[in-house]
Amino acid sequence: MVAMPHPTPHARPAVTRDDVARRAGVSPAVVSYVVNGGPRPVSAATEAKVRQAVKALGYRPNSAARALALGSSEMLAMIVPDAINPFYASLARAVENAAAERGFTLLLADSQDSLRTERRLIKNFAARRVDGLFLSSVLFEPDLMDLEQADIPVVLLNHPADVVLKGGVGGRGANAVGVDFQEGGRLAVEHLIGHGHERIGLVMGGNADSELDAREVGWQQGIRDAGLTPGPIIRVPFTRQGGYRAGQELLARTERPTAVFVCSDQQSAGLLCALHEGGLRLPEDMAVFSFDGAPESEYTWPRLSTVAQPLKDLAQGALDALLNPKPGPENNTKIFPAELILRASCGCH
Amino acid sequence: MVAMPHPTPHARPAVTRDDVARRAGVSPAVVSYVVNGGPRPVSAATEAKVRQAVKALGYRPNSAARALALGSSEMLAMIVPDAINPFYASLARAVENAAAERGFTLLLADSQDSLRTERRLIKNFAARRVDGLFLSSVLFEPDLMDLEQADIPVVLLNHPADVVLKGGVGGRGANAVGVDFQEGGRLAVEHLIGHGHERIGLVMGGNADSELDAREVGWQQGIRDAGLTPGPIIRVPFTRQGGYRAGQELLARTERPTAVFVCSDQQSAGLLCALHEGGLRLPEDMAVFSFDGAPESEYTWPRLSTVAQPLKDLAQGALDALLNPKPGPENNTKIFPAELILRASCGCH
DNA sequence: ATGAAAGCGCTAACAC
DNA sequence: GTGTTAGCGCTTTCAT
Repeated sequence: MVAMPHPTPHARPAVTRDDVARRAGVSPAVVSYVVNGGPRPVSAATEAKVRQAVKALGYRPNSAARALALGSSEMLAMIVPDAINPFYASLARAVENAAAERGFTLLLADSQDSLRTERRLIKNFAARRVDGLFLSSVLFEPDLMDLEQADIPVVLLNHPADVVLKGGVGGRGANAVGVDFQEGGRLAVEHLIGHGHERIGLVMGGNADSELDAREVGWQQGIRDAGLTPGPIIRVPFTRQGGYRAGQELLARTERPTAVFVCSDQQSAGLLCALHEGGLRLPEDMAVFSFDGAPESEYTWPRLSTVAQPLKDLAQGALDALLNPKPGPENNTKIFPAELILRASCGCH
Repeated sequence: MVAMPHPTPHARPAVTRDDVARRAGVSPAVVSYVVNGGPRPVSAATEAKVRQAVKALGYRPNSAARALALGSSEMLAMIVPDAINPFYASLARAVENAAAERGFTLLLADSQDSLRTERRLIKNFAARRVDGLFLSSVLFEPDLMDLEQADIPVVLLNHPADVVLKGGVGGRGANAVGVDFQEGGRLAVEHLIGHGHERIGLVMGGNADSELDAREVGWQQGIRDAGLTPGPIIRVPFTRQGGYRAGQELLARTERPTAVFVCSDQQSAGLLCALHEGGLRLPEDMAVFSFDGAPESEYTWPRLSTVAQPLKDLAQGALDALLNPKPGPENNTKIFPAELILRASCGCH
């Protein structure tokens, strides 16, 4: 059981709208009109008086009261599976900026790759009546019940499953915004093949029984298209730690691939470390193509070539999907193209 | 000017406490008593009826209403200067977990190293009547006016200036929690000296006119204590990019130090990249001691030796300082010791 | 153009 | 043990 917070009633009582009204010699309603710029017009003289009283008293509207009256908290929420991952942190920043432009405060939360935490956060946000939620879920089929009950719109952000992006999730089908993982994977592999590689491995997250990640499909497709046979697949968690283990496994193999496509920049960081420790020269002994385009990919050694996700587009698209949902049931998915960033780890430069 | 959000009144009206009361055949107050576990006792039979109604209707209390009645939002806020920096992301996670244990929701915001954004966020949080704020400010003297006016307690988290930590900020002196930057710097330098280095440079953030960072003081102290003369000081932003530039500067020098103390892991990442590109062998040609203990420091090449900040202690200490402030004016600062993590970049292993 | 007043959903003091 | 009710501070309709 969780201890309840100890509400500290504020000693110095806050300045309320009525105080302002009194001081300005007008009615409380007028103060609202001035502060909100509507819905009724106010004479210039009155407005000036009010503004002055506001400033003199240091009045700031109580947003709990506003939320209660309005039925809207003017807050959007976002849940990411790992806020320490610079990619998600960057994505969150992009979304926050987009939201701020529209006057919304973004509540950022970190499910820490835990289903239980994700559930707790969703319940919490539902209770707080956020106006919408961006969800990068841990799960292929996240539990959206609480949100549906509270009638809170959701946008699935960057969901790895192609299935979901194409179908929709939950009863009424959530909106989804993502990037074309499959094409991104394909392009990366195609590029590696262009460097002359014929045996290309894959470092992937999750484990075999979960649904197919589109990046894996793209990897396979790129290889098949070139008439080659797929290299080894190594499944490790989407962490630096996981990537490190993948690197060790790669080193231990007898028939080592000459290149790998790694499905996240974090894994790549760990992988590079392991490969260096194994004495490999990079990219000569092993070329690496990464995925995400997180800021950390720019200053690794060697610098990572990576499939960059267009964060701004993603953020704008997600906000748009949340605020102006398309009526049709099928139109609710947006997929943006990924873009290759060519640096040293693949053999360029 | 910022566009106002378009409040979307929810089509499906939410289930309220009165609905539950009606359904359970009790009074609204009793529903509160059950849901909140008080303040008045309720018979077991009634409680069962209420719980059932709650479940049947899918009732969740409206926290805006609760906040209004209570005068407390049960939210704490935290502002970090750069949420993409894994160190701050880790710190935020530690704080979030500590807050969740006590029943608070943490609102995490990212000032993106911008004074204007920091101000906007503070105003926003003040308006939302958060119950407290953790602030890792961009500034040496952050503007706490709005918070004082709203009577919201603040804890300065990890403020770089020793001055502030010792003195207190703002009118009534904010609480501050941090780690002993000076001693951390001294220990790092001492360790490098133990490896035989006699010419040790410093990569520091900010520029000369800002107040002295305690890490710099510690670096100097360590060098002086050993009877050596300080190596070059390079001032670049606290970013990977900045570290990269520092590395380039180091490469360009004629009398290059044999070791550097770098004041953040992010800078170290960039620095390593530049040094590799310059053809240096690490740590043989240049030893590096870093600062922060962020997760990224573990998988760089070579792995970074670093001064780790005790995140859990910091988080617990900050929460404690916020929730149970000490009465005295001088007791409001807590400083935790830093700890060395020895890996390869300093010459160990 | 301005004022009065009815909620928004909840908490908790007060009555029974 | 349970019901009644007066706010919490704001938005907005309706009257003036």
